[in-house]
Amino acid sequence: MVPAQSTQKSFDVLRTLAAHGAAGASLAQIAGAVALPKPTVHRLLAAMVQQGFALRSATGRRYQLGPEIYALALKSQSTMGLVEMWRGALMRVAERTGDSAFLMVRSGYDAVCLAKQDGIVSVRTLTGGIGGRIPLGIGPGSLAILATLSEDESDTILVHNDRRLRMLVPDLPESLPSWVERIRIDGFAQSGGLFLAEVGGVAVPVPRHLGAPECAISTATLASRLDEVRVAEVVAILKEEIAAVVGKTAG
Amino acid sequence: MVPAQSTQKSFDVLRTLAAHGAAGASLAQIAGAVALPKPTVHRLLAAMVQQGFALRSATGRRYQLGPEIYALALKSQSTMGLVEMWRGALMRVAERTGDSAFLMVRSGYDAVCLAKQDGIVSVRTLTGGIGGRIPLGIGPGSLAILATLSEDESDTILVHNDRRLRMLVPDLPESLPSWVERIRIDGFAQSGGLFLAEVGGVAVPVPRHLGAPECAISTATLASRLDEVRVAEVVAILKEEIAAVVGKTAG
DNA sequence: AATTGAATTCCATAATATGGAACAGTTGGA
DNA sequence: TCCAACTGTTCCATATTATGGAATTCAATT
Repeated sequence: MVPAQSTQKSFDVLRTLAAHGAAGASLAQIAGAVALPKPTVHRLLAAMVQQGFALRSATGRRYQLGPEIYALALKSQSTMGLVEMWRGALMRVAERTGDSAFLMVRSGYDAVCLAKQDGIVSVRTLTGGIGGRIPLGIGPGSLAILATLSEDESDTILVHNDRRLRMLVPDLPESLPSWVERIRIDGFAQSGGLFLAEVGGVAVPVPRHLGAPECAISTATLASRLDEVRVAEVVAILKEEIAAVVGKTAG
Repeated sequence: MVPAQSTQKSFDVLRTLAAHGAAGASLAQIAGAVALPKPTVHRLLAAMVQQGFALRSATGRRYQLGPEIYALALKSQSTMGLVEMWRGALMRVAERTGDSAFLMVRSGYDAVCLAKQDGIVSVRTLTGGIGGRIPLGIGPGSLAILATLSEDESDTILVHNDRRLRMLVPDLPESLPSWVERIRIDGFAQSGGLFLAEVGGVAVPVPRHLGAPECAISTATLASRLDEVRVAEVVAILKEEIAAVVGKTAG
């Protein structure tokens, strides 16, 4: 049994609002996105507007995220600390590799991009920049995060995400779990060119850290730049920069 | 009847987590703060952790805000835009008055501080800096926001907040509604020295703007600096800077 | 004025949340 | 090492809340 279902529904609505950004979304769009009947979503939105978690446009026909989310985030010191902690590493990675560097962190069943630093080249990625998200299971950062989890946990997540992943990538390989296992052994993940053919990237998981959410540092660049030799180079750089940050923190 | 009650409960829990910041809060503390039995809160927290809205410490005995909140906030373009829009005005107000300047915005039944710019003096305020909040009904910024609302709406809010306000200020005057009405006429609010005797401030409401949440610009300084003449000066500066921003936007 | 599509309200029903009580796990003191 | 006190966790019969199909209202478009 899934607990707190109505809570989950509100959270889904929030994510839908976030996905629609500045343009906002209509009641019908939101209801469609979260697969719930309109009256139900209407009720949830009413409560969310009242609480400041959602805003309605003057016409009343579009909803977007309300100020409460932002206000709470300002108090989210652990996450802001994480971003702060990795900013320098991202800058150095971008500098040294010339590619874009990302801080990816697990949030529920997704990986989200908390920070990004462009290098010389900037490519359109799966995740789509700061605040972007992708189900755990596809993309190098996302796979690297799975590799930081126990086998049990990552398998559970992959099962849970199966439907969503297949929506994004129809010909998803069956062997994702063993792929993740491979990453645990190798210590890095590499994009399989499954989704965007021209774009490639690598990621290195950040060693689990007391209480902090699971995260990874990843890069994205043109696939053509990423031959075997270069992958090894970039991975080495990532490992170096991660070690520097972890060492500094652990003291 | 209040709709979506369980949703509201999760939101209350989120706010409690935010209030406890980096130190986090225990299950018992949270349950106490939201006035719900432990099993109920436990269930909500479990769901929130799973979804990334909350984090548990390694020991499992402390909860804090999860990365999801931050990730959503990164997509909260309307609010980030608001902060962006007013940053310059805050800087000029702080510069010209020497006091601290605040962007306060309505979020549900509270006023929250989205941005702050210190002047020469920095005083401890009711709200407590960026991300801080206070129930609508006390403090100049908060009162100014009420004045942007219809009389009906502000009265409803005052009734709703009555208990919370009396907790903060035992000798709350009965005449708050007429006080708000006064602010509507005068075009500014002034701290009544109700709460922190040594601290004073003024606020000017921002004219209602299509779809944007209700907000106000306020200042805080030592009460001793705030005689009648000075209040008029500061109010004039606030009105000027607000007009400049509104003109630029509407223009 | 008529038509379409969206938003909103209603309310009997179904499903979920509730929370007291019992249990388990942890901490700190003797 | 054991015990006491406290915090967190699980259980489950009950009560409360959410649900969503259908009907209605509202707004925009032709």
